[in-house]
Amino acid sequence: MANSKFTIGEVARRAGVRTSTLRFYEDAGLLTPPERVSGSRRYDPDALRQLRAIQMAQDAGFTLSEIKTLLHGFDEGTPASARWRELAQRKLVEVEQLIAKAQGMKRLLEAGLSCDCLTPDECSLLATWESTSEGRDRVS
Amino acid sequence: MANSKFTIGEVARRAGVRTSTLRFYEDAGLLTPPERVSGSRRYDPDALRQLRAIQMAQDAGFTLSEIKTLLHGFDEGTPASARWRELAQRKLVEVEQLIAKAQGMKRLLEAGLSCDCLTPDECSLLATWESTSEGRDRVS
DNA sequence: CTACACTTTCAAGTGCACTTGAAGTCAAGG
DNA sequence: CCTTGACTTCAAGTGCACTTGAAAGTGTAG
Repeated sequence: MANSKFTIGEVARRAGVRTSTLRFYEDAGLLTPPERVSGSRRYDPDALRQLRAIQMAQDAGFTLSEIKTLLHGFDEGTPASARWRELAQRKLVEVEQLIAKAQGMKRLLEAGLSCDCLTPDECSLLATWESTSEGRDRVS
Repeated sequence: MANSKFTIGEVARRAGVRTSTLRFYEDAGLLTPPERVSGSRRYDPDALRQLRAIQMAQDAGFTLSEIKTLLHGFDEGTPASARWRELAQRKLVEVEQLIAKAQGMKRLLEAGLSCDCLTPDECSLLATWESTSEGRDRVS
């Protein structure tokens, strides 16, 4: 029954991360510092949910510092939900650009695979690419 | 008419990169060291095409060291085209995974934007995400 | 008692793709 | 002659997300 608290190792195992990652997240202010039992961290199940939220946000493309802002960036006047929507909107645009770029990569690779002339530098791909992609800008 | 050679600054401007990037690429073995005129680099137009090839490969998702391998990884027994195809095949898989992941991010963000409960930690999104995404593995 | 697994801290290292800074060289223009 | 601007080298710094290592402490089993 019990209140079931976990050691850092257990949390790490359950979440599929390393213990060092958990300490790192704590230092970074992403994870609320857990209770201590003679020095050692004792996490309660909430920490697991907290961690999953972080992972979800990461999967959604947020950086750790953005996630930190999302988690407790209240103290800045704007309500949390407004911050979240704003960040999410910007991320959505970025993600859409990423998808477009990745699809470009895919086309390029497929084209390259059905062509033998990449090595000699002189290839129709270069022309194609120059006309479509044009500008220099790294997305991810 | 002339043979039109460019200084590092001109090449940088034309290619939309910094001069430091060009020196970095040269050090990294991606760009063949150009002619020198009293110390200064003089690039011929080929360098520009070489650079565009690098940029294209980067756009296709290759890392600089992979590009280096592609450019002159001949000296290893396997013919260049075989190496290229092998790398391209692997990259294609990676790119497809990236697209899938990015589309996941997009869905997640869109879901988040049409929902008010992310901040309170308790959100249906968490459940949805857990069932769909499941495992922990960073793609890009 | 001792071995062992697990924990703690803090500093430094990793990989990628560059960027920045310091200190110096060189040709052209006023 | 002197400044200006573009060039040179080399070392170190940046940002992200962690990881690794050293040295020490804790708790349980045999």
